Amino acid sequence: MNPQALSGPRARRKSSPAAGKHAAELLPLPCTGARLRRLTRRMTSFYEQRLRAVGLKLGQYSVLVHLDREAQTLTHLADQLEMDRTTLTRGLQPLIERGWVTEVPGSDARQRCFVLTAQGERFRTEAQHHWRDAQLALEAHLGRDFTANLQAQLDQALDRLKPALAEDN
Amino acid sequence: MNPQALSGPRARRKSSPAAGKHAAELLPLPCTGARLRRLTRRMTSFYEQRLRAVGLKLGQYSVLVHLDREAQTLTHLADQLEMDRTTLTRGLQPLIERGWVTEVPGSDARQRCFVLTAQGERFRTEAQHHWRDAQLALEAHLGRDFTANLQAQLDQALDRLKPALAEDN
DNA sequence: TTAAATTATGTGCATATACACATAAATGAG
DNA sequence: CTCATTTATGTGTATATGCACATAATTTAA
Repeated sequence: MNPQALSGPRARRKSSPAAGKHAAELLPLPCTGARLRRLTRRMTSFYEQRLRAVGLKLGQYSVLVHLDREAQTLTHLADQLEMDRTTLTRGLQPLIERGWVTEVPGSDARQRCFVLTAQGERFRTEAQHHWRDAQLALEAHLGRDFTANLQAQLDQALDRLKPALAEDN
Repeated sequence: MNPQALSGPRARRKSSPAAGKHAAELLPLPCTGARLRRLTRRMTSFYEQRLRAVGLKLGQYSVLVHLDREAQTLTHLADQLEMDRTTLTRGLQPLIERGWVTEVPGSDARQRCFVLTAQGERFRTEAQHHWRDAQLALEAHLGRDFTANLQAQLDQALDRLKPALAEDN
């Protein structure tokens, strides 16, 4: 096994006689980022099993839910979704092609403004039913309280991680 | 705001007089998957700020740490990393091109077996220092206990989510 | 007003993710 | 041995992710 293997319980060097007394507090946990990514893969897969009925990826669903009949600029949407602007640029394409979203002119010629079409609005409602099934299935599977706790942890982590990126940039 | 907006506190319809008494337990939480993905984006960014010094993405680092001087097949590696086999196929390419990983012949002509090169081993050690800095910075930023708790939650979620996917497939 | 700075966006690139489909090698049944 | 099955893998396609760089429109400073 590798020293910093990412799975399994805490990897602890077998205590050598001369090992410093302060070692414990310096040893890092296993890679939090890797676990998070791993869980995200599984979780995404869980939702997408249910969203497949409406031909949506989870990311597309998220975008759809943030859209409206009110025009929103690309950057505004990206901020709401907290995703990279350029990711969203490309992510909107399939939604536009399928007729759920359309571009409308804005006051500022630089901006691209997007709205949900009437068809898109109907579709979003349908998609929400499937999302809801997925979410409830997840809560049933993990346990409602567990899920709520997990959410709370994720939210706290999001809170604490936001300033970090803003600060030292 | 959209009914199922993914951010902010629990969206609760303003209680209309005739609203059913059982509504509470049927309302799903906000989208757990979306939050997880959001946190993953930020967390990945956090690590990659530190890994940039060695030119690694977090995913590449994860792969590197699971490699060895002992040959491992693609599928075995994918299982260890719990990632899609085809994702790993492409993810190994840059590591091979940079001379950190090499393919060795296996007994079974179908298999592709991979090992860390000597150079790769040295590099992995260097990369681990940077990963360690990132991990400790994360723990310092989120709080050590908070991070440990988060890990525990993630691990539990991984545990509970694994059977689900195995079962109904 | 005009040039500089800012803002909103696009594009190229590299990677990550996973499904559907295709193929080759090994295995097992007969 | 031979054919069906299983196993290990690759490729095509679609999406997700974000950095670096480029451009156009707006705003601001002089």
